[in-house]
Amino acid sequence: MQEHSVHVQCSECPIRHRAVCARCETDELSRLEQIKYYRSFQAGQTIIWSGDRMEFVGSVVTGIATLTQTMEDGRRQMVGLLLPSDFVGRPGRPVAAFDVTATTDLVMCCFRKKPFEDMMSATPHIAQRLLEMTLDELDAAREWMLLLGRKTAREKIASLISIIARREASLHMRRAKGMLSVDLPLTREEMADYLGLTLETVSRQISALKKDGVINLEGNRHVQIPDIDRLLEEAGDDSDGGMLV
Amino acid sequence: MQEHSVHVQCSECPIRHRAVCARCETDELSRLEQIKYYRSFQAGQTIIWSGDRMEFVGSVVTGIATLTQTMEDGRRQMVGLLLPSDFVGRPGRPVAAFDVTATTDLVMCCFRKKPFEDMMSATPHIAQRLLEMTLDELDAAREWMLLLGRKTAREKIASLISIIARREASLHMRRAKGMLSVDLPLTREEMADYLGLTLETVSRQISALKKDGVINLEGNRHVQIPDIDRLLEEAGDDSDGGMLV
DNA sequence: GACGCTCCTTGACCCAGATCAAGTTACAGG
DNA sequence: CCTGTAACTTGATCTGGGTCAAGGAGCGTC
Repeated sequence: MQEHSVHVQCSECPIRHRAVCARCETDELSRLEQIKYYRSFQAGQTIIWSGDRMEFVGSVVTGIATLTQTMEDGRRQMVGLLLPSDFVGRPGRPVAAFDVTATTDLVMCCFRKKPFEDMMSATPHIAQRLLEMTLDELDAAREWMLLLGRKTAREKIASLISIIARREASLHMRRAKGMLSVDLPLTREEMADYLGLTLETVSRQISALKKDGVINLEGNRHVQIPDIDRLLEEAGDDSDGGMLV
Repeated sequence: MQEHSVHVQCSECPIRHRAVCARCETDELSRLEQIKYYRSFQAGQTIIWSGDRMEFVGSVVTGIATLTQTMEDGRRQMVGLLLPSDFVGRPGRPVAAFDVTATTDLVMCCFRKKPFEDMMSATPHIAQRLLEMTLDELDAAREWMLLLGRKTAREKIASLISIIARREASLHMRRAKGMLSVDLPLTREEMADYLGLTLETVSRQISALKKDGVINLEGNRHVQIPDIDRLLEEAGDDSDGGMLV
């Protein structure tokens, strides 16, 4: 269960996405093919409300979704960012624990929960693969706890940008004239909700990082990173390890 | 895989602890018995350092352990609190992601990693049970992210006390003259590290909650809760749901 | 090209919680 | 019983980031 690929190529998905261990092969894949279907969501649309019955699991194919919690008085905290290939849903859980919202137009590849769970019982590798993915998410959540509890606003912004850069880089290595560049997929307010800040502070810290030459801005959303090590240093991460997300 | 008990009774453990699905019964249990062993740790002793090779998994039998991260400049954030019955370790991961420290004298029931993983492969229910537990931990971590990112110091303290009360209550329902009472298993500094505060702020907020009659203090560590609903209200939790940990 | 959006920036001021600095318990060991 | 030390409390002051407020920039629509 170690080094083989963990991505499956859906017959229709434009990208490979990880949902099932690839070693379990054709038989399993064909069964998955039979029960899968696609759903599209518009930017801003809520996919599931916290507490709602959730009758499917799936993974993001294109677009960005977020996991958020809201207190009665409106304070919001984003607790997860779902990029293409990320899995959504909790096998064995009837209801959703958090709001899931599409922040861009979004396509998901879904499996009805019951058949997926049946297949999970029949195919041990799936549970093991899901366990592995859930452990990754747990590590990421715990890294985020350090950020939320102990980092300064500037470090939080630098961390967010470097994490998005890392995720983007792993998908489609993109460099312009030797400079790493990233599109921020979130508004300032969404970044604030992710980082436990206000949107004004996010804006101010981004301006400060720009003034100090740590990043370049091209429009509001497009960031160039002249020196990734400098950015990581600003993020306060020890060495270059950690920070999975 | 749904409603059956998920606790196993070790032959020596004073309490039942959850590590394996009980439905998988005698055969599996006896195999587990063969590979399990016990380890004791003194209060303050570090069980594993982040990045260390980790050659066992296990669960807490008695005592309290914590999961923490530290930045180079010494800022610390606790990312998990391990009470009796909690599982430690990541099947499939060679190294520990966080420091694990015994905050009280501690006994753990351990399994060497290799045989445990072998058994996991051979017994599908184990992976499913671990997945379930990991999903619980992930939900708890995400609840904690809301606390760290958005709650006030007073709400954080109230949340921590109510969570510890809930955990204690589920183990050994303890009430003195109709009043719920809890021992805080952590120093003020450890609470601060858990809540993303300083120890001074923790102390001040505990004093404030006492002055306002939300809690009573008997010594430094023993807390009485005259009105659990009042406490939950102070914690800012919607209704009485959520907050697993 | 002017309107009406939503998103973003910047300034002025304020306050919750951090920091610095004394004390005060609580309790273990001699 | 005294003494030392770790844990805790409380006060005084400072400050990072929140709050309130006023624009600006980009962009789709008529």
